[in-house]
Amino acid sequence: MIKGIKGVKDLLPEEMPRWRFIEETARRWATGYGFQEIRIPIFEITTLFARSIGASTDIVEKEMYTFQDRDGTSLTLRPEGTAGTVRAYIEHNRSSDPVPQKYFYFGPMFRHERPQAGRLRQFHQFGVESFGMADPRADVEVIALLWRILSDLALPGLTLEINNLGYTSDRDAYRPQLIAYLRQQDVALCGNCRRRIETNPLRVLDCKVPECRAATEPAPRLADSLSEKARAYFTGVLAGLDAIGIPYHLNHRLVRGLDYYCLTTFEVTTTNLGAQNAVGAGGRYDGLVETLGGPPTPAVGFAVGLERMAMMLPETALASAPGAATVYVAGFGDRGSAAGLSALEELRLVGIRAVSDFRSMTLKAHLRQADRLGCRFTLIVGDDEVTKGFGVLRNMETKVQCDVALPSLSLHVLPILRGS
RNA sequence: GUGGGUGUAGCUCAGCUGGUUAGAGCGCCGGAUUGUGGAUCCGGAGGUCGCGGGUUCGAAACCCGUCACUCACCCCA
Repeated sequence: MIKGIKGVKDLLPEEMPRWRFIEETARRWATGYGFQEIRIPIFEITTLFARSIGASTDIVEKEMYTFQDRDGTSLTLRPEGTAGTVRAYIEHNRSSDPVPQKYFYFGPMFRHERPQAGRLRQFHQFGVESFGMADPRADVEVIALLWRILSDLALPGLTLEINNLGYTSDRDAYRPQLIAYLRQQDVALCGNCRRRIETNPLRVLDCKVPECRAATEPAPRLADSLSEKARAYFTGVLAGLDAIGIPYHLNHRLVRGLDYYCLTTFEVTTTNLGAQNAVGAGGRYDGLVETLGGPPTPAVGFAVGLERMAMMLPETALASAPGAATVYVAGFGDRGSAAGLSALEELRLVGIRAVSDFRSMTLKAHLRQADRLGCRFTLIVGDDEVTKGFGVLRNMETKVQCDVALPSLSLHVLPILRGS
């Protein structure tokens, strides 16, 4: 038996109502906030991701699905959506359009990690990117959108954490202080963090190992090294969140795994997801567009994991299941089967949802199917009905039956369906 | 990449210290009702016991290997 790839899941029909509900909620809110949908490729030139996400990040170092095109070009299945969106923004000269550009997207992302609860190799994200506004209100807008979507879905146990990473120059000033401190604490840190002192010292602050947390508690704080401008910006963001009633927690340890973030970073976590507690996250990335060859363009965005939202979505949040097929056509016997097929098509042509089970040879079997499928009506067409020229339309709930002329069938069925 | 757990029917799972034809519930198909569904009763189909090797008179069970799934570390959505 050929099986699916590890960490890649099928979404079966039973799960679709929940997914549709999530997607429609996200799309509705995003549209309401003035974002426009964009669809970009799921694979790109490898260097796009290496340059934007950061060469020394885990994603680029060991999690990308990279392969060679036939001409030898290195291509990669996208591990996240921002890089491609920025590429498209630059490539189509979007910056020359007058208004701020705000996009949202849905789609699969790919990371070669060991699967576990809430973590897959192909997973799906909804994300937004807001280009062109270096104003705290743009950050607030994006965070508000994220919070409103998650709240509207009634996802339980949510916390919004937020931090200020400052400008690149702020981090450059801070990094030597932190490294100096971490070197003193060397022995108290886990092996991973000891390595990170050189590669990515800020990440040490975000380590979950208790010993590392304790060791870094007295460490110099990035907040103390921030420039006045960065502080003022962050104050503006927090004031905006306060003004529109978005609850947040400051977390000075919050460091995101992608290199392009600056100033505002945020993450929404939950207590209901097992070990993977992040539902969505994002931040400001003012330098990225320029890094990828575009004009200097401030930008801010976020992404949420659809699987993680789906896992948390309470059953009660789901609207009632979409209506089942309304008319079951029970055609049986030599002539009845043939007439049934015609009747089925005729109903469908006028927009009536109609189904049948072609295996069923007896009326009893047909009615059982109709019942199981939750059909409200069954059209009975056996040989007798064909002879008379009238089918029997049975209301499955009331058991009331009436004859309907088989020629011009839909004309007779439609009023009965409307009247029920 | 590193650990732990689990693999028996379509699904959820029994199966004792190894013992002869491997079970249940649900689901599926059919019958009771030769053209009228849901309930009930009766019957039926469906299994290389994850795979390979070993121990044994005998293995679903014990041993070794392997694969898959899963949870966790790491990291992240």
